[in-house]
Amino acid sequence: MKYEILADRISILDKDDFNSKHILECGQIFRYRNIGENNYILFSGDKKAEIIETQNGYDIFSNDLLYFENFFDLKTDYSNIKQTLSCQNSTLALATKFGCGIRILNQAPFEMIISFIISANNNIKRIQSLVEKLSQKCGTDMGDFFAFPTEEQLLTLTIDDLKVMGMGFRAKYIFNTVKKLQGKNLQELSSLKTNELLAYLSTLDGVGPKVADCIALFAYHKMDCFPVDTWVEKIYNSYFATEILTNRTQIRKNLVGQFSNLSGYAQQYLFYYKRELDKNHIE
DNA sequence: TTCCAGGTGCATA
DNA sequence: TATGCACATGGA
Repeated sequence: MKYEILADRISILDKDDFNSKHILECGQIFRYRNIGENNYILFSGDKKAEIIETQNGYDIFSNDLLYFENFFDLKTDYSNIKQTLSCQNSTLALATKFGCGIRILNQAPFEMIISFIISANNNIKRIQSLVEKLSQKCGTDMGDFFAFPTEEQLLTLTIDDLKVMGMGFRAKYIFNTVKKLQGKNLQELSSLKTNELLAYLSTLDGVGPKVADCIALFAYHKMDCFPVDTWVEKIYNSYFATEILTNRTQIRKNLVGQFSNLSGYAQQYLFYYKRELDKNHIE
């Protein structure tokens, strides 16, 4: 994909492998705002970027362009990935066409851990609202937005504080996990193999197999992960199953078996495809 | 009113 | 190892 880094922006010269709506609304990121048409503001940790659609692509404005070059995974060739997936499976052919501009973001590990603990048995709209509340409650005031809280900032909250915010039964998970992560270098985990990483993440309160997969995928770019939630279970049984399965461990095993090191990509194209069809009441 | 949402932890057999 | 249940909340 063609792009260049200018003084004040990254200029994306492509609309096939980069689409702001697909990237932000496919469920991998919770802090963003639509500011009209295909233009968005998004936040990661204490950083902000604006995506503005241009005639031939998009401009990404930020005061940390290198961070967002990596964040948007700009060096990866997605056209090859889509091609490979399309050839493997007819549903993927439709899904990669539908969400052609999706890219798997490289997000901040701590933010992903807390956000996906909040995601358990919750809906995306509510997750977004809770993550925003958490940032406003104890994140650093950056002037025009609030940064996602640091470990130290979250340590100041009690379980009751989190419950009042609306975290419900997840309040104690967040509290316990933040305490456990105190002083932990989360970047170091990126050197672990996928299975080792998942094993460590699963020791955190509120992190089971599905949430661990999401963290490994969206914070550590582990593409041999296939998070299986209620939507993926529906997708599997609609398009992939030879027999109906409800055991998510088994569903994951089958899907990773099929898509191997492209699992993370496949999962996200399918997730976006199915949810948008459902939203628009299309079978 | 009931069901559902990017599930997890825990008790029980 | 596998199954069943409770858990907060708000929108459809």
